[in-house]
Amino acid sequence: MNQDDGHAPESKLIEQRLQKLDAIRDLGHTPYPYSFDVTHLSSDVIDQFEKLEASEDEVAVAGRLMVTRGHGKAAFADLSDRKGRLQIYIKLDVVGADAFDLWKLLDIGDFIGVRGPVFKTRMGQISIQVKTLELLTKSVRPLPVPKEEVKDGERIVHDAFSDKELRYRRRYLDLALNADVQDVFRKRSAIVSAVRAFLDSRDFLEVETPVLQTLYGGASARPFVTHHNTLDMQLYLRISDELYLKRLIVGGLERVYEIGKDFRNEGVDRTHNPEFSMLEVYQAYADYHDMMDLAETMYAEVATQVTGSPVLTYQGQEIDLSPPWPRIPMLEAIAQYGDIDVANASDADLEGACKRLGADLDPGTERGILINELFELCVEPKLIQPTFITDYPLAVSPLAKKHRDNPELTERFEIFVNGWEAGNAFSELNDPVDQRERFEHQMSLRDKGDDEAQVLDEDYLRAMEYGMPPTGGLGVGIGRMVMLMTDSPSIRDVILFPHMRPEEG
RNA sequence: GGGCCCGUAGCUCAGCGGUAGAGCAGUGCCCUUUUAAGGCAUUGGUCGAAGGUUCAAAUCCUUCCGGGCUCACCA
Repeated sequence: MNQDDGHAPESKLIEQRLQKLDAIRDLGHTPYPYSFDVTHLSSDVIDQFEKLEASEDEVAVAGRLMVTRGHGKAAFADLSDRKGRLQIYIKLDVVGADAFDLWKLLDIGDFIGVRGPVFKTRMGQISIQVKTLELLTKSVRPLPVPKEEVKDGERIVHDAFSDKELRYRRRYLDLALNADVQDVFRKRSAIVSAVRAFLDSRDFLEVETPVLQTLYGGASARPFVTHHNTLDMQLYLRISDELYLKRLIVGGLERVYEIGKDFRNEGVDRTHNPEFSMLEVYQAYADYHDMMDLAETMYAEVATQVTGSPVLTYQGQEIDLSPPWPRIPMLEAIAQYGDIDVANASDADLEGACKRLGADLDPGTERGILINELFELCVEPKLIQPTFITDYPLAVSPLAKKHRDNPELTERFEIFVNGWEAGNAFSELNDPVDQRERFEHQMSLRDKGDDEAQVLDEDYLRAMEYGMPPTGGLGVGIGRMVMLMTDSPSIRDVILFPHMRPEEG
């Protein structure tokens, strides 16, 4: 939709603007100059107004023309820069005839630079009295600018640019026209910076590991497959960083983390995008208890730094990230929320319970998977406040160490907030013999048709054979963290360019 | 993949059986402190696509394309 075929009405608007471009050149102006020396941002002018007015110093401000209010031989306009909006006032007497002729050829969406002293209008509006005007970029495609008014200090937007598809596809417009969208992505950046600062201050080393991998692993998911031409070989886009980061622990780096993209060839919904940012942290000589301490402290500190408080409101629901968070073993959680005594239930009982809750299971599904299924059905959606669920069944945790008190469980936890899985961690399995058995079991599942079962990685096993110290590992989805801290209902709202089907189907 | 809903001018929307309308943007004229500036005039649409029903379809039916929400699948 909205394709220009050269005859669409939009192209008439573009044609008009291209004609103005010629007219601007005829007046001797360059519509696409190279730079402009900005002395002040819009917010500087407002913050330092008293001083600037008293000194009568000229300021130079650049920005995008968002709205104009013409008055014959004068005009008001609002300029938008990265810090906000500022009114400018252009008067024929002051700018001169040449500049005013240029002004008349400008459109909403053009970038301009202005210089002049600041003043307040009769209505008390801080403005720049434009003495010189420069066109910095001519916009030839009409910008769908909404109308704004300020009433009782509140900014009211009329006819906002709200088509969700267009907002995601043309994110540049969304950013240019919807101020709160810029705020979300500034916050995302602040969150990632805060995470880095938190880990750096604890002597973790940030590293980068391969995205293109000959084998994929570290999670249960289907990968994207690609091909290397010169080597003529199949490669996968990573589904996690885990197996490479643990090789670095073998190498003695002891504390490492990576923030990067993972790719999973799965469905797309409110909390899933095919490529997404993941934080993984590995700490030698630590176990999953230590990783719980680290995770809750990190979440609370990052939230406090970015939003001012560890207590957030997400979609009307208050969420308190202050540590300590409850740590509930999975079987206890199922007893508590689902009222099912797993320890004294037969496999058939568990299968029956899952089916009653709507699960679609293959016959003969192993017990550990049934327990995990039961947990996801009856507990997960109820975990709104941050909670650690600990001690996962062995069957669903092929990279986690067996629980020190119960060999059918692992020392693994996941973080749940708002009913989502927000993190995953374990005491990392470093026994190479046990690890090989787990991989082999995964491969047998794969042979039975489970295309998400993990793949045996011989080099990873070799690394484990050389020896990895006891290690705690933690993975945290950055997108979900950002959703929570920016009160965004969809992961698409925190990804600048979320996955969309191509235009023209 | 299932269910519900949507796709009409550049943007935001109304029209829901008699062959298209508003506001904003655009264009022209007036206006040298306005702020959703204002006044007068005006351009602009094969109503997502293709079939069908009908004397007549933006409007009803079918299919397709794209999207939103939701359930399922999925970390």
